[in-house]
Amino acid sequence: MQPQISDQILYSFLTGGFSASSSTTTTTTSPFYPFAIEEDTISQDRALAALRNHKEAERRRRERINSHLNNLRNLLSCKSKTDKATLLAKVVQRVKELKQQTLEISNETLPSETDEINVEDCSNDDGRIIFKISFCCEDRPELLQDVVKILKSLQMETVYAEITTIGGRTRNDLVVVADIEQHGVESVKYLQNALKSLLERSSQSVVMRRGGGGVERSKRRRGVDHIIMV
Amino acid sequence: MQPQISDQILYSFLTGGFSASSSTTTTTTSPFYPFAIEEDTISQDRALAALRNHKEAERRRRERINSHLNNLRNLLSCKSKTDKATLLAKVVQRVKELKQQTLEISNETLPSETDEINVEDCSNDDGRIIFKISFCCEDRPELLQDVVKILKSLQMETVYAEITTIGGRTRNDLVVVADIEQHGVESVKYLQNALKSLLERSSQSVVMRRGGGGVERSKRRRGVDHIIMV
DNA sequence: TCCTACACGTGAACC
DNA sequence: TGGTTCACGTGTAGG
Repeated sequence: MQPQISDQILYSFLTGGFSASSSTTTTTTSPFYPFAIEEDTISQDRALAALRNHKEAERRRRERINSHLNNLRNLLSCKSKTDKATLLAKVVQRVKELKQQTLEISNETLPSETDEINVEDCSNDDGRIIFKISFCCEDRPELLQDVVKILKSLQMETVYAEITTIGGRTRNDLVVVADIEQHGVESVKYLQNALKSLLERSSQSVVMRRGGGGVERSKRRRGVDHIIMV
Repeated sequence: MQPQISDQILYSFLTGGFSASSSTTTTTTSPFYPFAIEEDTISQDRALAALRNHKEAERRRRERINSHLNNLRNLLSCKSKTDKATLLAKVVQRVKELKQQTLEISNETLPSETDEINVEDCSNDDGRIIFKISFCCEDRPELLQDVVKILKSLQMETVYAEITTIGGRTRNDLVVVADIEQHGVESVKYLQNALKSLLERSSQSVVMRRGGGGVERSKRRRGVDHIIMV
């Protein structure tokens, strides 16, 4: 049932016993012993040395691991008393959070591959209508002016705008406000339709540019432009 | 030097030996033994049970820790072979990176408490001057219009703008371009001076508002506005 | 007294 | 073979 115990005892007698009489003395006091015994002491000596190496290597390994754990304790500003399992659980949670965070930042700021329009009514009841507009499309120089024209024609004021352009595509997040007297529930539809035609114009201009036309603007299509305006 | 070895042997004989004859049988076969011996077997029984509990608790603890480590392996998409120390080192590095990242995001997007202006010449040699403008100041409704006026008067075009407003303070990051023919090295100075007077106007308007004047705009001072425009 | 968490030394498996 | 990593059971300290 527990065979390792007897082995362990035997082993302890063998190594532990000889360890008590010090491995350095065995070789110096052994010349008068028969050859077989001397060989034994030598092999035991080696085994003992191996065991000592093993022991110390294992200690170093533990130290390495624990030092990393302490680093994590500091990074998460945990008390030094928090036990390993709980600490690691917190680390797992933290890494998940941070990964999620950066993922969200990417999703919320980078243009999507497909054209998209989203208009959300975020009005509160203070007499103003608030729309959060978000759309992704091919970039073109006149895009912003066209957006401004649309909003002006609808008598909407931009209070926040975030525009990110990368690889020829652009993402625009706008917050616009309007007086409630000049707008009804149908304003969202107007806005969406206007933006839809805007995006179609962008697509067409891309087709034209890629078909054969000018190569100008190619410089602006490198890297990331990220612009915020009120 | 190694006192624990002899103890260990003794302990192994005591617990291991009796464990071989099964703890369940000792109580049933012991009624004919003297009282003292029976008490011994009972206490040994208990010690044995304690040892078993201890052993299993330790196993559960190891499982808990290792399960968290495996979670981390998956989160960092490490191979299952990566050893604990290396894995933890990578975790430490990753957490540091992510912390740094979020810190930078905060520093680069949130308005500072003090008014600041920074104009950086990022021109490349393609016939256009490029300025990266960044300034933090008190927010006011006309601020953007004033900025636009300044840039227009200097015949500069905004190609990127990122504006974040929180707690009544605003941070503006702009990238503006201008033709090299219309501008010399002194343009930076013009720009800086114009922005400086802009910020002074913002400060004055705040003093006025806070002194006694209108309470309007108080709603806009809650939460975060983050706007990007091209 | 029991429970919990840790460090330790050791056997085993893998290069 | 030696070096390295892991799991295991145990001793031990603190609650």
